[in-house]
Amino acid sequence: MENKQYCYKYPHPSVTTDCVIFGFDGVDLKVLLVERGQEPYKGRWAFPGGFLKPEESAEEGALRELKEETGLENAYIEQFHTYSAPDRDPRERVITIAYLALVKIQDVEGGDDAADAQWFSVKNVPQLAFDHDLILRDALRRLRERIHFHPIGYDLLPMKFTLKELQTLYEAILGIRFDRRNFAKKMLHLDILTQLDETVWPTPKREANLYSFNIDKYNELKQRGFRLEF
Amino acid sequence: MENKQYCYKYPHPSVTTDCVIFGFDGVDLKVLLVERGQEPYKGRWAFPGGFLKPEESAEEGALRELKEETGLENAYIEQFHTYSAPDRDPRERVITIAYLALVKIQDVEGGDDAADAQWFSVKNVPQLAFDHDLILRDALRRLRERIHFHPIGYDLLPMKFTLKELQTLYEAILGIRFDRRNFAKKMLHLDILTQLDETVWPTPKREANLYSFNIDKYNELKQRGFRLEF
DNA sequence: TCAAAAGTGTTCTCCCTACACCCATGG
DNA sequence: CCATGGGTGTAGGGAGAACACTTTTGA
Repeated sequence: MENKQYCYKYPHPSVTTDCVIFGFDGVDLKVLLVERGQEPYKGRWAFPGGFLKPEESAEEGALRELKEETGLENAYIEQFHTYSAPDRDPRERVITIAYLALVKIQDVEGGDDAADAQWFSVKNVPQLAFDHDLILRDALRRLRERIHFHPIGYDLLPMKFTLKELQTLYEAILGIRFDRRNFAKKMLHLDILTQLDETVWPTPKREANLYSFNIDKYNELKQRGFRLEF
Repeated sequence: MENKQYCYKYPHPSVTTDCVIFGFDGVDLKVLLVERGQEPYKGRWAFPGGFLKPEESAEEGALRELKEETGLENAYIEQFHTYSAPDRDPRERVITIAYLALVKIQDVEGGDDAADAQWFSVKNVPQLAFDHDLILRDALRRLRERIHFHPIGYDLLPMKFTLKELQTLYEAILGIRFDRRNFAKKMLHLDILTQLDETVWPTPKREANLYSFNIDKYNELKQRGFRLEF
């Protein structure tokens, strides 16, 4: 049997999905990269991704990639751009549909058996393979735009968290600092947080209230959108 | 020579670009559709689009489609989503990279020699071919989101226009009504409009000032973005 | 003289911002 | 008793929303 059995009248590009997977470790916004084991760009880091299967949509492909790399099935993903420069892959024409994913990093680290995968702080990402430097910039821009209209945090934080953790997440994503008191006021006015009875001792100095998201209000706001000034 | 000469080891999808072309006639937001001349969906209306050529990027393909359909070369285009459901085209697997374009409708009508193309008010679009109903909804949502962060109008309005025309454009896109005085204040404060010496008589009642965009400030704002509350 | 369209100004309110004070703990 | 971190309150400013008055013309 012929090795190349799928034939077309006109040239068809390969189509892949790539996943820019973001996580938050309590301090930095992180992104999951895999090291390429073969040419081209052998040894360089890149986003997890792969060819789209004939029977799956791009979103299903992205979810499949995400599961293969992190073991997670229910993470938030969002398509943000499709990259189609004819020479973006030196081997053949490859078009990639890029997704960003938000995951709870602590849910990944346990089941992470992909030895070649590693979390990098977004402030300290090496030069990437292909056009993935561009893809990362676009993913970050999309994430930062998103934060102005939609609540964020549910997909990136543990179930219970302190206001300080939430603020640190916002600061890590936007790269700016907020006034502690004004940030708390703003978040509490959004009415998507539930103050728990529990507390923790993030430092030995003083205990801090724990919060969780009021998921109904959270999703309502996520649907309807809102406007957040920063 | 073999009819199907491009062969691959794995199945490759076809990739197309579709253009959701928006225009404004002074009253309604319009979208340009073409009537399909063949099956599938013969007789239904659809967005202009076509196969991506091997040597062009998706953006180049979208610009090519736009030029073929409208004659325009310098319109604003923006990629907004890629549609990849495996069965979205009954013939074979087709992935489409969708763009929205903003054009000055009066620049098109002269050179529009595509007899099968027609402008439809977005309030009155027939059922479309393929998944183009979904694509239109997404394009409109993107356009409405965009308006909150970036100035709009330069690509859709004539060079000279009245404040009322600008307001009607915003109202047509967002589907809501504004207070005339507050809208004018807001726009003038953005500092992207230049009041011309000319006036027109849009109605026999009273003359109205003409404005044009201060394109430097306009592009600066377009680059930097801003936040517009509505 | 009245209706319609366009230009301009004022007030009120809310939210964002900047900033200060209190409390509890470990050293 | 003091430094550190966390919780809460207050005064000022700016921008949006609601709203009214004036001018000009044709009927």
